[in-house]
Parts: sequence; C-alpha cells; structure tokens
Amino acid sequence: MLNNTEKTMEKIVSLCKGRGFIFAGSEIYGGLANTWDYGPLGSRIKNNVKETWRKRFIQERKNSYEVDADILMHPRVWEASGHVASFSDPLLDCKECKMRHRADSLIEAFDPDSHPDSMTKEEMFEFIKANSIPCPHCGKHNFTDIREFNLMFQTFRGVTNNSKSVIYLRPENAQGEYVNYLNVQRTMRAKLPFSIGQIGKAFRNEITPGNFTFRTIEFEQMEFQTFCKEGTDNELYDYFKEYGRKYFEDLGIAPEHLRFHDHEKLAHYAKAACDIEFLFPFGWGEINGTHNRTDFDLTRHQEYSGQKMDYLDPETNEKFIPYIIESTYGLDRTVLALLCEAYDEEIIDEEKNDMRVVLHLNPVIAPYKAAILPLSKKLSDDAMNVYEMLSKKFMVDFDETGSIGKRYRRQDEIGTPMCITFDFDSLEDNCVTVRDRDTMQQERIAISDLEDYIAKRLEF
RNA sequence: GCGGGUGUAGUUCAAUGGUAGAAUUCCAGCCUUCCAAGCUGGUUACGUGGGUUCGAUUCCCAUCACCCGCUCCA
Repeated sequence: MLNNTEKTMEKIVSLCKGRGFIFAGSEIYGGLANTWDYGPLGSRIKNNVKETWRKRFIQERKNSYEVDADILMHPRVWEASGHVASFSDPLLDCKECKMRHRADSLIEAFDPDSHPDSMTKEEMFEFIKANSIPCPHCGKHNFTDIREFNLMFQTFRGVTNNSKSVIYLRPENAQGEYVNYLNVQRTMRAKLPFSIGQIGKAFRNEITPGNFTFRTIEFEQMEFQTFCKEGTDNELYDYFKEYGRKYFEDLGIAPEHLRFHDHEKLAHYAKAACDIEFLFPFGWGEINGTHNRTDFDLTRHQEYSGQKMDYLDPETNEKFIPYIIESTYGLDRTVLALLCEAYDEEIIDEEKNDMRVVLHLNPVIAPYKAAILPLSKKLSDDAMNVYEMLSKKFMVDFDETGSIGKRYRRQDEIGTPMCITFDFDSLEDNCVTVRDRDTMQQERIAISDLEDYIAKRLEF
C-alpha cells in the first residue's frame, strides 16, 4: 500500500489519460496550458461528487436551496464585489536577476507603515524609485514598470469591442448567490439562518504552474453561502469548517490526509478564512475554503445597486443586512484528491513481479458500480440479461474480452467496486459470483438480490 | 511571466542526416470454467512551424506543451 507522498502525479496523470478519466485540453492542437477535459469515466466521477454534495448540503439540510446562476453578470456586480479594483496584482520584474515581485509586497516589506493598498500603480512605482528599494533577490535597484495582471477574463457583448460592452466571466460563483439572496428568501419563505448553494464554473486568468487539474483557468466550484444574523456568524463559521472535514472523510479521505489551515492574510471581504487542505502527492493543497464574509458583499450590493438588502426579522421586527458564511469546495480539486487518495499499487506476487493498480474509490464515487463478466463467451447472451437488468438502475460495465483475471484487473484500475461473474452454474442456480475490488473476496449472490445488494453498497 | 530541463505508438524504452524497432496496451480470431496464460494476425508515434540540406525524427531557430525552481494563487 502506497502512502500519499509515494504516489506520483505522473502515474496518476498517466492513468487518467490512459483510462479515459481526464485528457489534456485541445490536445490535437498541441494543448492549451492549464485546461483539461474530463473523459467518460472522469465526468462520471465529477457528477457523482456533485450528487454527494447535493445530498449533504441541499437535500439533507433544512433551509438550504440550490440556484444555478449565469456565468455572465452585470459588470457593476464586479465593481461592487471589489474584484475590478483588487482582483489584479501589480507586478514588476528585476531587470538584473529577472526575478518577479509584487510591487505592494516590496513596499510593505520596506516600510510596514506604508499603505500600498491605497496607492495607484504610478504612486507605487514612484515610491519604489524614491526610496531606491532594492530587489530582495539580488540587491540591485533596476525594475521594469509595474504591470497589472487582472485575473478576470473579459469578453464583449454586442458587436462592438468598446469598453462599454466589456463583461466578465465570473471569477467566483458567490455573487450569483448574493444577487439572488432576496429572490430566494422571498420565494422560499426562508428565515435566517438559511443557505444558498450553487455548483458552477468560474474563470481566472492566472499565470500559473498547474499541477494537473489542481490549478486551472476554468474550474468548477460547489459553493455554500449561509446567511445569518451578526453574532451567530462565528459559531456557524466553526460549524461549517467541521462539516466540510466530515464531508471529505465520508467521501473516503483518511483523516490524516486532511488539515485546517487558517489564513493570516485575508481577502478584501473576509473577517476570517480557513482552508481545508489535502495531502496531494505534490504537498498540501486547498480543497475547501471557508470564509466569514460579514455583511461586506450585501452592503456593497445595496450601495452599488440602490436596492435594499435588508432582512426583516419576524420575531424582533428588526431590519438588518445579514452576515454570510461562505464554504466553497473546489470540485475539480475534490475529484483530484479522491483520485490521489484512491490510487494504489498492490503487490500480488513478489516472485512473479505481479502488481495490480487499483483505485479504492468510494463506491458512490466510482464511475461504474459493477462490471458484468461472463466467464466464457458462450455465456455472453445470458450475462447480457443481467447487464440489461442492472443498467436500468446503475452505471454498470460489460466486458467479455480476455481472461477473467485480466478483466478483474481492468476494473480494479478504474475503481469498479464489484465484479459480477456469470458462470456455467449461473444457468442452473440463478446466482452469480460477486468479487470485491478491495478484499478480492468472492460471494455467491442470487441474481434477484443483486439490485438490493448493490444499492446497499452505495449508501452515502 | 522569468530561469533550467524534456518532447519518438495509449504506456515504457530504442535506433538513425536517406521517413523508425521492441515490450506492454489495444483490436480481431483461435483457445480459455474465477485474478494480467498461450497462439496467429492487425491498428497506432518522430509535438507544431520555419531554416540549413539533394534529403531532417536526427542539426539550427521559433513556437506549443509538460516537468523542476521562482512568481502568483479571494
């Protein structure tokens, strides 16, 4: 059994590519950096993760509602959210040693009492020049101009590409929930605290190394925003951190591969922030972020839109703008974490150098729940009847090619939890052999009991 | 975006200034009664674009992608 740091991304990427989980984006054109396409098995996993999230966060929770907001929103949304102003980094390069730095970091390190956040690009440049701030790497003072890299993708509506028609691809989903907060509250007759969840894509124009699907320019998030009264926010913040950890453990991640990481440096909207990190083969990486966003967003939307964002407390008749606790799950990162957690290489027979690759995926996440394997091709027609029966209820596979052992191994590699072998006895006793992926143990099950047997394994 | 490295079948590796060979995978057939068996046959690759050259997968340049480091990461 491999531990998580012995697994290599190379092997996991290779398995994903070779078995139809995840392919490089635009591959036939040489690829496009940091884009990845989910193949048949990968998109099954992704959808399965979404369904578990829906169950835990929407279905099983009271006062939780899902929305599906548009990716394109009014440009003013991003002014109100602060993203137009601050979702960019002022960067400059040292001409001597070619090292890149953030201008605001340089200034802050030079003079902790300076406030680069309130400076313009030009003011920062002048400050650096006036104080001859040296490059932290080589000690020389010879920088390029400051360049702003806005992390929001822009596009244009209408036929003319003028600045008035600029719209953004959302860099986070949250605003879709916030601008609909009153709609949901009113139509669902919701009382605080209540939550709005959303699964959807977001886009960030980052210049980054990728680590496979860990950081991409287009990604999908599962977001959960809880609207609450000020004063109850701290308790809910702690609660959702723990709820997130439990969710990941339920998906099959070992507790020792998860940890909390509190943020010291906070985003412009947050009062507190904490990540849940997973131990990837390349190190600890964020898979969830929980933030106390206070009343920042709704207050700003009230200001920028002119619409009242008040909630009327029916018990006290008091009007106020709710606080928001946000807990965001990176869907692509969750899928990647589950693949990394599940990946294993097991020695079957050391002398024969016999090894199997196996994905110990939670059955609820596995692309196929079971594979139907006729022991001989002579049994294919009868085995196909079992396949047709089960495929009405579950995602199942059928494989009659090669030896039975080879077919087991194929299914192990894609994480299929159960292999159902239809043999010659099956014709007589109407039973099949169910072989377990993890234990490799076999069990004789009546065909008429198969549905219940599989369903039981898929409880979440 | 900077510096360094790499780029040959799905994968892992060869060889070569005269357009590439293997193992494995995959597909078909035969065989096969529960953990990668065997036999036969078959598909599949020089990242892309230029340049040098009679001729480039090989040399040069550019570009793209990946890996490592930096940077960034609401």
